[in-house]
Amino acid sequence: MVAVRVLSTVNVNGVRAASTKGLLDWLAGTAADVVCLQEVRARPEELPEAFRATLDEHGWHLRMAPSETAKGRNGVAVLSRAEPEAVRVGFGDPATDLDGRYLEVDLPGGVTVGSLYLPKGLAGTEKQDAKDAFCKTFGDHLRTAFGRCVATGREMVVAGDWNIAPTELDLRNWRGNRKNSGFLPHERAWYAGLLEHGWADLVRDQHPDVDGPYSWWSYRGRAFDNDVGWRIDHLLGTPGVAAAATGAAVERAPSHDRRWSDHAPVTVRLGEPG
Amino acid sequence: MVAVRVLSTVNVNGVRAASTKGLLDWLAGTAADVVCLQEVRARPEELPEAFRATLDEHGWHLRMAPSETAKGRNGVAVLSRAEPEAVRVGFGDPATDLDGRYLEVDLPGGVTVGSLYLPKGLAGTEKQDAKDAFCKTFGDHLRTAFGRCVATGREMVVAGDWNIAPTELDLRNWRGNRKNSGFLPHERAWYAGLLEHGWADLVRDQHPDVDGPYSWWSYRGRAFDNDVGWRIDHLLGTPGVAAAATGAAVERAPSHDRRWSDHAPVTVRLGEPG
DNA sequence: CATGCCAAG
DNA sequence: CTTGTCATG
Repeated sequence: MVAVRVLSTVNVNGVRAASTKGLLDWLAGTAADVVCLQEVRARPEELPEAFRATLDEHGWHLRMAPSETAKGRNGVAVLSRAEPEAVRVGFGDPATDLDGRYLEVDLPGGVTVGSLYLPKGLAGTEKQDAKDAFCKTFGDHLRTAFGRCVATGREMVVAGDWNIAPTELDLRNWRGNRKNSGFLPHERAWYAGLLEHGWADLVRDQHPDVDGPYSWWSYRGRAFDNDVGWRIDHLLGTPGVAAAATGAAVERAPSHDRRWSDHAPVTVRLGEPG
Repeated sequence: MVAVRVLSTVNVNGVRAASTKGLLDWLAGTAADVVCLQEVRARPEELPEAFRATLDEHGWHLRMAPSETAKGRNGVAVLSRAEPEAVRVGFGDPATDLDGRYLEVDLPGGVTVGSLYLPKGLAGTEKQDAKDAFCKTFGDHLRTAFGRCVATGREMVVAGDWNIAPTELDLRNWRGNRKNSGFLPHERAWYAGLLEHGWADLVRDQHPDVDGPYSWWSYRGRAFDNDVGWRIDHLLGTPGVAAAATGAAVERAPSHDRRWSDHAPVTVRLGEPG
């Protein structure tokens, strides 16, 4: 039994733009108790008034970690119905803690939720090196956190845009992407290592042996219409969370068939419906 | 008698944006024989397909002088029902000829039309120096051209965004703008000198002793709704043109009450209506 | 093909 | 406040 029933994660690709296109309707209508946001791309004082109003009206608490290093970039947040008991920005990595890529909140009932925006890479460049370095230190954090959860009986979910498609099931054209960042062998191995360590991929566990469900489609071409997507938005959970999971879904067109981001919300249910 | 009957000028503030907002409807509906455009902000190959289609459908010839020095900036053009007999980019000033600020076409029937986008200044800065320098050399060109028209019997109209409000009648808050570029004493003196030389302000001649009609309103605040505008878009004509002028108007909301630029089209009629 | 930044208007 | 650029995704 976990104190949170429904968790969602979505990369909004700019909360200001998304708020004009349907994010607010989605926030008003979702049954989630916790929503992790990525690519907020705004400081607290830059949030649209209508966004703040929607949060107030629907009883959301907002905690955010904007980028302090590049304005209008990155930025993660956690919305929760319950007020967080503790908030941590970053994961103790001086190289990335101020980049708006990770935020962790402790919620009432012994659940910790992390919102992650893992760097995008470009194979063979310094950007890939930075992504790999992030994975290394973040992997250390995840292992430490996992051990602490096991020791204390706490449960934890790390949700966000991982920028990694873990297997051939997780992107439409895997053959053509074997040399592209997001599907590089060492990236998949890193992700697989997390699962071997005990973390559960809550969406894949609910949908084994099927293509997708994808959560990101390029804005270019007709990628969305043709469902040429990638499953790169993941919720990883501790064993207690995994045991409680009873459903997972991607909302391809989240708000009255309108798209308001190049990513779609990914939602996991814990416990029985109702 | 002049071979052109209706001339318009309008600063479109980006032909790509304007084409999505109502410029095309206006072009399809206008009775003008010649339209001078400023701030086209596109190279020929960047023109929207729908813009080109509208020109084709309604029998417009297009001649343009994009900026070769800063992409996405400036750019003037002339649309004419008749095919131009000659086209000249710039006015023989190496400092500005490639900036997309002046284009001159000779039309059948002995009429020359110039489309002008005079630089915007900022009082007390190098930008003002550049504007003043442009005025000096452009003034020389206008005097030379005027003399040639007188000598040959040719008529001429120079239409565009002059970025100068000539008198206290030509902007809403003239007292507060005496130290601002566009209403500086030496700019007004320069403009007055053109009229003394024989050029006619075709719009002011049709509407003497009244405030406005303004042709530009800032996008900031509620300038348009409150008609806090400037008359900075002018058509200057040779005496034969001035004698033929029978009407002038600014189309505040040019296309079904929609605005598609911060400037409005300014139109002059030569000869009797019909 | 979107985002927000920026310089420019 | 809006344009088009640019770097980024």
